[in-house]
Amino acid sequence: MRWRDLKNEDCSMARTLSVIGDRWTLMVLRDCFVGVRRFEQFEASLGITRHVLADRLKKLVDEGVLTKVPYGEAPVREEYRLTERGFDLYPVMLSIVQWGDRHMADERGAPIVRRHKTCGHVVEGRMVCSDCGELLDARDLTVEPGPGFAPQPADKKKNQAR
Amino acid sequence: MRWRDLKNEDCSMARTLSVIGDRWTLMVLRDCFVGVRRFEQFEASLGITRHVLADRLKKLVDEGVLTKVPYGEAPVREEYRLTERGFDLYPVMLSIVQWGDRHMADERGAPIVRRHKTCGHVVEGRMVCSDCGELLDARDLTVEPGPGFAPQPADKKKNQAR
DNA sequence: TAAAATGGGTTCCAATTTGGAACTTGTCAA
DNA sequence: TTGACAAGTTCCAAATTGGAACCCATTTTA
Repeated sequence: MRWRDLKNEDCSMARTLSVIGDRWTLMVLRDCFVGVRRFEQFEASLGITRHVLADRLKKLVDEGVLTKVPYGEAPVREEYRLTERGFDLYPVMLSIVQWGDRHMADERGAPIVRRHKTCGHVVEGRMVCSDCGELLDARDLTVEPGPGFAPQPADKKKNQAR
Repeated sequence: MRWRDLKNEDCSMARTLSVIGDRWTLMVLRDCFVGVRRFEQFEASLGITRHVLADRLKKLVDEGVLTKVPYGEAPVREEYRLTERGFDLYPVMLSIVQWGDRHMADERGAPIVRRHKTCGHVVEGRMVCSDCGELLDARDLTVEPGPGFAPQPADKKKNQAR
């Protein structure tokens, strides 16, 4: 199976990874969340090859995660901004960063911390249950088919290969 | 810059992606979280090439995300299990799946839903503030240097290239 | 007025990574 | 004694990435 066929799987993880699971894509999005918007800024910040950057930005625009917004006057240029769909990736970003803070930092601790304007404290994000509000533990969750569950039709696998 | 140099960046996102930001790695971990443990099961479930799978599993073991546990008697074989460090990736998995449920599902909805044993309901995970408990919004957070913040020494970039 | 800079790309080629399939190794069951 | 299993390796071709140079339409700068 080729990697890009992930988008056709009946799995939200696979489908999401077909959008953000590329080398560099999440790093581009990290930059977006700290305010980077222009091609050359991304290039300088990431040290990424220009044509790979162009490819990733285009893909994110195609997927509706970023939009191109015109700026400047005489030579009209365009910059990249998160859409609402892109903004919704924040929990993904935050949970990745927090894992790194906990497991990849040196003995001094996290290189960057986050302060919550609302309460004024340096905080972490916690995953809690939308119903009872308790801290979620993978061991307390069971999975079951949802409304979009599709028992594979006999010949579906073949069609996916397209 | 080459992609594997990400592990040397002073950024928890970059460091974490050097472990899980590979093509296929998060799909391998998805399988781990639903109980897949053996080489051939991963292969069948993912449709991934055997030597890429072997490479990813080895890397995850090297990074302490999975461990090899012996099983079986006469021909002793080994299976792969999540370590505590691996288990801590659950919020990452869940937030990725939830983005897919919201943005990549067809009109019918999520293919899979999760039920919280503790409260009995079909639930979602919500990112809330560890201090005040409010739902976290990226717009309400500011970043600042943390204890592990390192202002780049003049010649650091060169050394990183190693 | 000519030359250089700016921003956002493309194009080209070499080096790495994947994808696909076949081969290996140790042990047991038929 | 031949096959089957599980978990890998090895080999080669195809696709992706890294590095560097080139393009193009303005706008400064010399």
